[in-house]
Parts: sequence; structure tokens; C-alpha cells
Amino acid sequence: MRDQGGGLRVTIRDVANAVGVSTATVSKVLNATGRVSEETRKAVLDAAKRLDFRPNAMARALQSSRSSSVGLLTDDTYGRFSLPLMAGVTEGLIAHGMSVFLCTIDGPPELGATHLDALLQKRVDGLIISGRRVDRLPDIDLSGVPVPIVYALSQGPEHGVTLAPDEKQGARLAVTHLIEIGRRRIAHVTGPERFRVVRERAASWRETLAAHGLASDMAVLNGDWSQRWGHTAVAELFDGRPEAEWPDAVFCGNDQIGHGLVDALRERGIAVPGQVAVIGFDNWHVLAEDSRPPLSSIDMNLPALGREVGLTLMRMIAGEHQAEGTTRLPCTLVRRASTIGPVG
Amino acid sequence: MRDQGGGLRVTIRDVANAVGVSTATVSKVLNATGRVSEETRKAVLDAAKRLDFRPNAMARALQSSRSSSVGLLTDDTYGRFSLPLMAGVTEGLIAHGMSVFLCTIDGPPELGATHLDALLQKRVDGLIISGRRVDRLPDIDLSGVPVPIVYALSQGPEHGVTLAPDEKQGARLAVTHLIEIGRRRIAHVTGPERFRVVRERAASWRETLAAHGLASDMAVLNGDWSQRWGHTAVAELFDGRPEAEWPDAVFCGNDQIGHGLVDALRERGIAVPGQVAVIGFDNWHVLAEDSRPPLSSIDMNLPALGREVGLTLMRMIAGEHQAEGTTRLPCTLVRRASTIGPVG
DNA sequence: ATGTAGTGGTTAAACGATTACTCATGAGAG
DNA sequence: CTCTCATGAGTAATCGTTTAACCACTACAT
Repeated sequence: MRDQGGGLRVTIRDVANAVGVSTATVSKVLNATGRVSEETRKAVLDAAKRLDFRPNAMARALQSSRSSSVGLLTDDTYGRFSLPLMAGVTEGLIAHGMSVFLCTIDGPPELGATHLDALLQKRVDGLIISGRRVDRLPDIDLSGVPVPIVYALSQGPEHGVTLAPDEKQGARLAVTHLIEIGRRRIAHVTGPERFRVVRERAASWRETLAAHGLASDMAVLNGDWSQRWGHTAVAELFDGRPEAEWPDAVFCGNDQIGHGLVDALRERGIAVPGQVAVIGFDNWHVLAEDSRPPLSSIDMNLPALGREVGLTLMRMIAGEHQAEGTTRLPCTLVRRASTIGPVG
Repeated sequence: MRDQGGGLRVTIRDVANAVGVSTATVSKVLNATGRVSEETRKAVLDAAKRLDFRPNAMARALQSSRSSSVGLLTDDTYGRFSLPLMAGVTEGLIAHGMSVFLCTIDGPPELGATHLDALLQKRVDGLIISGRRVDRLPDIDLSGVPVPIVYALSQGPEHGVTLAPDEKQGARLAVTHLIEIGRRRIAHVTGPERFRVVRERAASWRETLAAHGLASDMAVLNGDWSQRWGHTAVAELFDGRPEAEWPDAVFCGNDQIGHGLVDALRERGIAVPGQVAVIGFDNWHVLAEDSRPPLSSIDMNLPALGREVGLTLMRMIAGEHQAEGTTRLPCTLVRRASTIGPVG
């Protein structure tokens, strides 16, 4: 809390005076524009460092109409998806001197408008909109917003630019992996059908099975995104069914379901992965790594996605045209003990 | 992506021209300062709305040396603690028109300096520093930073202003609750001893027991913050010990440990809460609610803490002096099935 | 008539940087 | 000895607001 009053902050004029040149010269040196003798260049650089001069970004922004900041709006206060994404965005943008305003806007609907207004007043150069549920966007009116927008995770409007994980490829990765370790009867236990990602992953599960000649007679089991559901799903899969019809692998819609499912299998004395292999989705370490056995999973690479979101937005800010529609980024497989080896 | 070029943005001059007054008058109306006739006031307000005028925050900031933005630095990309905190901070500050730059700075050590530099160039009015581990602060040099700083979650330097959950009170809440439901032999299974919070909670556990005349012969069981540890801790607590010496309750250092512990108890056929009550810490819904039975826990009220952090920083920005040292905010008890009723 | 006070507004100078112009100097060409 | 030109630097306008200072005018008391 030292020298709070901003009065004594060092300006470009202080540097100029220290060297005995004009502010224009200092500016030229610092931005490497115009012609300056090597001698003064050195002197200016030296003085700037000595005085710990930091150009006032507000003045610069006012002059250039570039604030070097962007806003990220999300309705996720939970953090599972937003923060890793955010970390990637930040990392991709800081190299360009950009900082990111994060606005969490769950709460009264006017809150989104308030935040948006604050951001637009601050003249952010661009906006990132990201939803919690990998499904629905935060409910804000973005019409007439005079800066470029990138939608992340959740699907943006038709003519918007959206970046999202490749759900189908992720699901394919999971199912293919299960097939490669010798599984043939692969069930799918997942979240509520109203989620777009649920439908996408289920479709991909079915297609991948078909592509390997393993047309499944099994139905998708939809429930909620909880361990509890993973647990009860085991009953639906195994109860009152001849052992020959048991699945030898389960592809779960997320790691919570996977964790609960693995637990339930263990309690029934069904060996994982010996009798049944299990794979999850999200690669949420706290659940996947600490499951018994540790749960293989599909990682959506959110930090990488975030980086790409940031860079895409940068390009749009620079005036480059970006392809409309949804760009999908690949997921990766993380192998753990729950999918090791062939059927035992 | 419409009218990208900022050239056509409406300024205070446009409003002034539309009404036929000077920019000064418009400014007075909009800021409710100075004297203006009711007639022109109406006209200006009307024109401003009609033109969708948004005062340029950069110009305003330049003029007033107040950027209406603060920076939050954290090394938590994981999100468990940071995002709820952040949500609270944002909520507390948006009412004052403040926006929050979030910088995640795990990675190369110079990254922190880069972000800090970007923030200081943008003339943030204040800074919030928050660590991931509720223990260690991100490693940045903050000496000579010319804006007020609040440390959140993790302990700041001696003469800094820190806000953190009241760990001792939280632990007391947990243990008292267990005593109130009739438990007498209350064990404590927690994280690594090098964590300050681990030591604080353990001390409080012991003190609370003593205060109720239940001096414990049991040692604190230190492990890591995992379900796995909760699971193996059960062996240490119950194996090779006469049933009379078994604990009838366990206070866990976090919900992961609690979750694993409950699992292990169930596997051993020990009833929860019938024979052993279990309570966790953090109230991490994904683990606590979905444990079987659902896990009682201590909630650190991070959004509320975040709000307070934001408001404290506001006050410091306004020049009010804040008490140095650590302010502790109370935790609350969240009762779930794992601590219901007396010993069965 | 003169002074006083209040009203409703305008003017112009900041704030801190960038940048298109201008200018002085000295070197080399004719 | 004058003209041209390259070099290195300074001048001043600008970005969009805020705000202290000022001004014209009316009303009213002295």
C-alpha cells in the first residue's frame, strides 16, 4: 500500500526530461519507430529502466483505440471447464500483451448485461463466451456488440465463430481403445439426453461399433452426471441378465459416472478391468486418478482449446476473417488401469 | 463482427452536437455534477440513450487515474478454490463498475512478472493474490507495486492485508457437531503436515476435544489429499485394534479423504453413520453429495469470502486504511447423511 | 444606478501517450 | 559559394473525458 496516490507515477515526460529530449523521441525509442541516434537510444532506454517507466496503457489505448484486453463471459462458477479454458486463453494472449477480464454471470439475468456493459465501456478488443454445461450459452443479448466474439465450449450462433472439443472423435477414441484391448460388448452409460454432447457421443459410440462390425443391441443408458447414476446403472446393466450378455466394457459419459460405476462393479465382485473395462470422459483428475482402479478417460485438452480460442480472437481483432461455424479440436486418450489388457 | 473499426463509435461530442450543447454540459448531466436545467438534462439523457452512448472508460481512466479494474493473480488452474472466490470478488465489485482481470500464472516463473507488468501498465486500481494450496502464495515479486494488495486464501506477508477462512472455527464446528450427535472417540485423518491449514485444523480438533473433556489418545493421521489415503487410513484406524478402541467418528481434512474413507468403511461393513460418523472439509459438492452416504462437510464460503475481498480492496483503493494481518471469515456446517443421529 | 447572488451554460486545459509535420544542421555535389 | 539531401530531433495535434474557471444574464436589494 505504498505511494497510493497516482500523482507520482513516472510518465514519458519524466523520462524525456531525465535524458533531455522530447517525449516524441522517447516514444520513438520505446516503440522502435522513426529515426534516433544510437547514442540517444541508449540514453533513453537507460533512463526508462532506471526510472522504472511503465507506459500508461490507458493513454496508449485512448490514442490507438486498442485496449489490449478481452472479456471472457461464463456462467460457470463451478470451474470444472472454465478455469482450464481460461488458463489456456490467458496463456495464448499474454504474449501479445493482452489481459483477460473474467466475468462469472450466474445469477439474475440482468447481471450479464451489467458485465457486458462494463466491458464495452472499457473498450475490450474482443469477447469470449463460454457456457458451463458444454451445451447452453449464457443468456445475454450480444446483438450490436461492436467487437469480435468467439464462442468456446458451447455452440455459438450459426454465423458465429465457435471452438469446441471434438466430441465425436473423443468418443471414437474411447470406443476404439476398448475394441483394441479386445472388448466386444461395449455399453454406454451417460448423462441426460437433452445435452448435445450426450447425443453426439452416443452417436459416435454407435457408429464406431458398427464400423468394427460390432452392431450393438444395447441401448444408451441416460441418467444424470453423477457417481450415483454410475452406481445404479450397473444394476441396469447386469441384473437379471445371463452372464453371457454382460458387457465386457463400459464407455461412460463422464468421470463421475465412471467412478461410481467402477465402485459398484467392485462391490459386486466384478473385476475391473479383468471382466469389465471402464473408460470415462473429461479426465477430471480428482475422480479419474483416485478411482479404484484408476479410470482411463478422454481428455478434452481445454487449455489447448483455450489457447486456440485466444489466438483466433487475436486474429479476428487484427481484422483477419475467420471461418464461421464450429471448429473442433481433438481429444486425447489417457490410459489408466481400468482399461489395461484383454478380457481376463 | 460488425463495424469492427472503432472509428464510428459514438463519443460525448456526438451527444453534445445532437442536443446542441457543449461536451461539458453532457458530462455534467451524465455524472450528475454541476448545474443543468431540467430541460437540457432530459434532452441530453434522451440523446445519449438514443445514440447508445457508452462513455469511453479509457478516456475517463486517463483523466481520473482510475481504471475501474483490478487484477487477480492465482496459480490455481485447477479451479477448486479460485473460481468460487473469483465469482464472489466479481460479484462484490461489479456494483462499483469494476471488472476483474484474472491471470493464471502456473508455469515458468517469469510468467508472473509478465502478467504483473501487463496489469500495472493497464493501471489496475488494486491487486488480489490468491494461492492454490490455501498455503503458499504464487511466487511473484510485489515489492514496489504502487497499488493496494489483498491476499486471499493463502497467508500474505506480515504487513499485508489477508482474508482467509477461519480454519480453526471450521474444525471446531466439525468436531462440536460430532460431539453433539453423541460421538466420543473422534479421529482426525488429514493432509500433509507441511500445510498450515492441516496444522491449524488438527490443533483445533485437539482443543475442541479437550474443551469437552474428551482428551484424545489418538494421533493425527497425516497423508495426502486423496481418496486413496482416506481408504488406507481406515486400515490404520481399525486394523489390529479391539473394537472398543475403534473411533465412533472421523473428522477428515477434506472431502476427498472423507469420500475414500466412507467407501472403505462400507466395504468393511462398518455402518456410516451407524457405527462411525464421518465429516469432511471443503464441501466440494461433486464429492460430498455423491458419496454413499452423502458426506457432511465444512463449507468455507468462498464466494462470500471473495465478496469481502473485493469490498476490502475497494476500501483500500478509496484510501481507507485496512487492518493489517489476517482476517478470518467463518465456515459453516453442511449436514448430510454421514453424521445423522447418535451411535446406533 | 450599483452591487450581489444565483442560474445555466461555455471554454479550455488537463490526463499520457503517439505521430504527422516541421526544422536545424552538416555533408557532399555542382 | 550555393543547392540538395539525409539525419536526428522537436512541435503540436490528437484520442474522449472531466473540471476549474469564467461569462452572460436575470432578479433583487441597496
